[in-house]
Amino acid sequence: MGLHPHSASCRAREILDRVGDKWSLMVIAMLGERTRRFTELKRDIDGISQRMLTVTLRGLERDGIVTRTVYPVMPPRVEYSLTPMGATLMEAANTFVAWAESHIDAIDAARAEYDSRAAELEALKKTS
Amino acid sequence: MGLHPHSASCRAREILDRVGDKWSLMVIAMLGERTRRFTELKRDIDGISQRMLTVTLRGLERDGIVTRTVYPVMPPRVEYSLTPMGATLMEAANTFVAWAESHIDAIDAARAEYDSRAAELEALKKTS
DNA sequence: CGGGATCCCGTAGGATACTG
DNA sequence: CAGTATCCTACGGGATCCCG
Repeated sequence: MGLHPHSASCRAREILDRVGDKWSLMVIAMLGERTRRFTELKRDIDGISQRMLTVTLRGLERDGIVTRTVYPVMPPRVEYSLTPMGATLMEAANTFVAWAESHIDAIDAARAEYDSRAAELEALKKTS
Repeated sequence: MGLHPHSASCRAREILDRVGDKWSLMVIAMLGERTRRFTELKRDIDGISQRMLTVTLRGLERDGIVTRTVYPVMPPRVEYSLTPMGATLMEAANTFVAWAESHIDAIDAARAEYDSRAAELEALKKTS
């Protein structure tokens, strides 16, 4: 199985759409360490808004990746954690993150070279 | 290494932003099979526009994931293929795709249960 | 054939205010 | 504390036309 064109895109894309958005992986990473409360996540995930944290958590909960536990007290206390499936997703994501970390330098280099080459071509156009 | 919150998101997110968009993985999958020409990709990737194919290929080329080879003939002939780094990226992506394929049923089930439960709660509100 | 240049729209997602 | 409800904008991405 794997990334052959017609299975890869069709269903796997849905999953990528869920987990590949701006915040999901970050939330999963935080919950991979330990169970956390809403405000705790909001504080520790730099730049996320209440709205997006809620939306992200709801989506992950709906897909069975995180659990939401409400304690009926005042003030409210809600805890989030990874499901077993969520934990396996995190491991799968780790493979990708590892790839990214070990190739980030090569990518930066490729970008720099591409950009300088593009700038060169731009300079040539003015000469002609 | 891996998906711990503060290394994972910061740089790995950039990579995810490149490869997690609507078309990149699909293009990589196609080029993973073999070298292809622009029009060939456009024909085989269902629903992609010229513009997005161009934009996607440029981005992947810039990051050193695909190579672009121009043959100076009329009519023009341009071939795209994966770089060695692109090939390793495809393998890393395969891990994720494999996860998605083996959990898609569980996710569908989780969604169905979540939705029916939500509908139930909705019904209760009308009673009260 | 393989694009570049424009125009245009839907939506992801930020800011802010309110609530049980 | 843990959300929900609105409003609003930036931008991803489609459609279309043109060009070497």
